[in-house]
Amino acid sequence: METRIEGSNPSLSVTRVRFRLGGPALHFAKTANTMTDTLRRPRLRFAPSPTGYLHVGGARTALFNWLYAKHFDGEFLLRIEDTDKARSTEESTRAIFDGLHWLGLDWQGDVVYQGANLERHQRDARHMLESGTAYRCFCTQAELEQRRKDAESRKESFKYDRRCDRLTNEVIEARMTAGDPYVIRFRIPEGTTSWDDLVHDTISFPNKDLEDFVILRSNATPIYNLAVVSDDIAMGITLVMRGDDHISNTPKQILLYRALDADLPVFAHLPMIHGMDGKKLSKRHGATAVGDYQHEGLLPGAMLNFLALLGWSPGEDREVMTMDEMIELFTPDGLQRKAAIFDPKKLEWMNGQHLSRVPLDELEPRVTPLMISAGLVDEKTVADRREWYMSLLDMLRVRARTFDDIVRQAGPYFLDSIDYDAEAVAKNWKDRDAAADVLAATSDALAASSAWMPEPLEASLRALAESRGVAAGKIFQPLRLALTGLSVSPGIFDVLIMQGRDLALERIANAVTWLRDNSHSQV
RNA sequence: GGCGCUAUCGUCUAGGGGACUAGGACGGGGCCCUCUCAAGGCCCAAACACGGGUUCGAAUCCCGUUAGCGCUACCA
Repeated sequence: METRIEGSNPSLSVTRVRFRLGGPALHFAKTANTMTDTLRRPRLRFAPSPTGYLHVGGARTALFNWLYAKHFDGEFLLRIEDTDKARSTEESTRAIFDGLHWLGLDWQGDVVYQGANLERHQRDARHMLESGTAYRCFCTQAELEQRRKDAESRKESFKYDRRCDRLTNEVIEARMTAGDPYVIRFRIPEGTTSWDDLVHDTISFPNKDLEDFVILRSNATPIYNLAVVSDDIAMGITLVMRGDDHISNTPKQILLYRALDADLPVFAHLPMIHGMDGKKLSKRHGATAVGDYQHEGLLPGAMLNFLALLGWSPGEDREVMTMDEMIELFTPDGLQRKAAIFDPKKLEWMNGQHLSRVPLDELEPRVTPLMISAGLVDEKTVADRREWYMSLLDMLRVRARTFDDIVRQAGPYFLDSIDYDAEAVAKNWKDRDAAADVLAATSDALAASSAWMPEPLEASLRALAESRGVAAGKIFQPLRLALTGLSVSPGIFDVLIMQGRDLALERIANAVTWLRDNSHSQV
């Protein structure tokens, strides 16, 4: 970006012709043929380049392609664009698979590796050479660079001047025999290139603003636009849905489709996702890799739901949705043109929503590994006390926004001993002797309760509070601290029940001992 | 620089000429519930970028300006 050369290239102009046609049905009528075909059996693909992690923006693009395919009963394919060998890595490819798997964005058929299609790319380039829609260019990169600089110094914009298109056959033959390196350039025809974008309506580019771009490098490898078009044709892609940073590539690609005598797909250009400062989402905005969220313990359904709402709206103020609901509701009408800003706060809220709604059976297998690695449980405990364990999760998830919150809150129900939070002690056990006294009385009341059930336990404690002439909270808060070591927890009787009589009474006894031992070190 | 895309509360958005004193959600503030914290319920603050048109009437249509972003390679 910093190395951008001012005025170094031809400008591409887009003239947007807006026309809107009533509701959804008519919306598709404007390009009847391609559109109805697309609606019938759309074939879409997600085509990331393996040069980093699966980015949330990429995940959103994949999601929209996937949703579209599902909604319209089509196919969703995956292609890894690994033609840039210098930047592509296997780890990145791995990360893309992992991210997609985690999100549940499954694709059909085998993964297509673009690098494996080299021969076809070359064949297509050669075909264009033979049909006269492309030509050999012997200009070197250094020469081109020089001309660009010259143009810049004259404050002119640079566009390749087609000088090699005027070479005679004799010269071409001679230079080839001499072994001079050359690239293949596509010859931009006269006219205007336009298409009906699924999200932007009609976009059209005067061809004069396009440059005779390179399609095959001097080392005979394809340039992005050729590789994409060649592969999309070969894969039978009928709807190309991608980021709107590709809008300016689209006219070139359309010209390539024509030169290769192939049917055009429908194009849909999705808005970008930016960080809170309005700039392109990057590392400094915090977690941007899908894997980061996976490891933070987010629910994939929440991530997907949140991402879906960035650039798409189902209408009717719908927000929290399951995958099936999103598939049902997903149509291009709700697609947005404006770039969206990634708000981590809302993601967190969304996760909390999903956390309290997903079936427990779905939640449990995701949380348990974290519980185990936190040293709280082992698989045997989970299996032996499954019913108890599930209701504990159910109790904790209400006030959690992430899995980590659940794990953090789960300690008091498993650990042998607990630490007392200093702030909570200062607040609820301010007077140590009095606290010890209250807890001892509380313990007796609890122990004497007719049954270890919420109602009788509550009755006992409220009676205790009344007999001592204090508010119930004056009993509950010190007890909460004794039981959990914290000043916040689920309802105190739920805690009592989940811990069970023995553990609860032991906790209280430990607290009394602690208070007596520490009675001199008062605040 | 050139070309393009975009423009409704801080953020995600509803809105398709009169139903707009512009609706919902996140975040913020307040209240209720209440044993704490969440969750939940209720309430408040908060936006049509600006300027011209078209029209009886414009957030909605057109033009311009401004701003943000994108592209501008033998990267993808």
